[in-house]
Amino acid sequence: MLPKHEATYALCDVNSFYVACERLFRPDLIGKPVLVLSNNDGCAIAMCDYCKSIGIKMGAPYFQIKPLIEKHNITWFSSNYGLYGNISQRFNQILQRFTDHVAPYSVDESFLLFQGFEEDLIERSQKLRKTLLQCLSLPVCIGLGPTKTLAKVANYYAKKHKKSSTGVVDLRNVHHRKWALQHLEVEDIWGIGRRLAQKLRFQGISNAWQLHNADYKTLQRMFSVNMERTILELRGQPCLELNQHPVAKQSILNSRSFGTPISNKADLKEALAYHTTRCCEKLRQQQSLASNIEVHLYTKDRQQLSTNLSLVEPSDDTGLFLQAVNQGLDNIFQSHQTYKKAGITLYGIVPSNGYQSDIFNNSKQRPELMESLDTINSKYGKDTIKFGSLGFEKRWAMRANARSPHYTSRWSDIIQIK
DNA sequence: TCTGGGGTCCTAGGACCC
DNA sequence: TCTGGGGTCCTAGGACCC
Repeated sequence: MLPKHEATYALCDVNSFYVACERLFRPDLIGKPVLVLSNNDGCAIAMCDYCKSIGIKMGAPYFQIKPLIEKHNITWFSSNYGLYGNISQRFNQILQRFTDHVAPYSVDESFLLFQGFEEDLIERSQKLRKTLLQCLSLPVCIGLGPTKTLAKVANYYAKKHKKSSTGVVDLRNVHHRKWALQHLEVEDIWGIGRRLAQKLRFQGISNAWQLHNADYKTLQRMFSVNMERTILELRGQPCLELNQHPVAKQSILNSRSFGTPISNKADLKEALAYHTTRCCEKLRQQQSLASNIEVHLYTKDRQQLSTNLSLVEPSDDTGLFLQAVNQGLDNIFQSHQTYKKAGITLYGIVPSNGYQSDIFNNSKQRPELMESLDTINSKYGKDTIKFGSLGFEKRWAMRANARSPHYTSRWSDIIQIK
């Protein structure tokens, strides 16, 4: 019997999230095979169970699986991140009805902390599943445990045995936990990737129970403090906090492969202006300023060219960054090359409130202009107002041959009922 | 021909300082 | 001519996550 007010972590994870989002507005696809491709329609990143069952692997390139897609009459989509982000927000709003402590972890999963509830937590989790299914048609699995790592383990089993587990697995009980850890391969533990798993196996540790029993001080010296934390968490000792309030990012990156490789400098300039615009939007959204910007180009023969520029003082003004980027492009552009991808990273990030601007710095910051830009674009759609250097032709744009409409973020795409 | 994009954290090693 | 030890900061690279 557990003490009634013991804190319990839950990991709530949507099954095939992108597929669920696509089906939400296409009920005709419920029960039919659906697959979602990465940016540029490059490879498979989400699929329903049927697609998995016929042997399509996560990350498989489109051209390889095309015959299977056609043979099995699979409906496929280009990724529509605007839609997925929007559904993700609604998902978290519903989670907040069930506890005050919700920490989004990624677009399709969140950690919850249950503390002080009289109600049985398995029942509470089942109610949560039912609500998500009713309100958003999102099927989820939930794992319960005394630490985040154990909640992850529980979730792994809930997903693996969707039918018999009825979507919720509880690992608060130490006996259940022992069995679960004994049957979990070491690389299936959260935080242990391929490389670490290989090294652990070399040490004779091949399942989670063996890691649970290992000497954490020794492994901390051999690997890192993260390994020590993982071991303690497997033992039920919390080392990782909930992180309810997302902290400002320390670097902001935007990059894309081109639909077709380009060698024209003007096209590169446009693409970089686009990425700069997106980065600065994210920067302002988290109320930060950045002082450094890195421009990267990737050539067709996999060379990476990059250059790093500093502003006179931290800023969030898209115009100032655009000037720096143009100079950066001049520094690294090679006219004989063909490029397949370009990107921008901002760093040297500080909070915008309380930043003391240098009164002798005469570079023009225009906070009012940026604010108006953001307000108008959030109301009327991305790039309604934009800097001229973004251009109009987008010869560099990525492939997205089967993107679903922007059902939740574009007036013209709202579903009409006749 | 065609294989994504966006992050975090940790460690080792070099530069530099006292 | 000889030359210790401790500390900080920065960066690159590796590992992980989704």
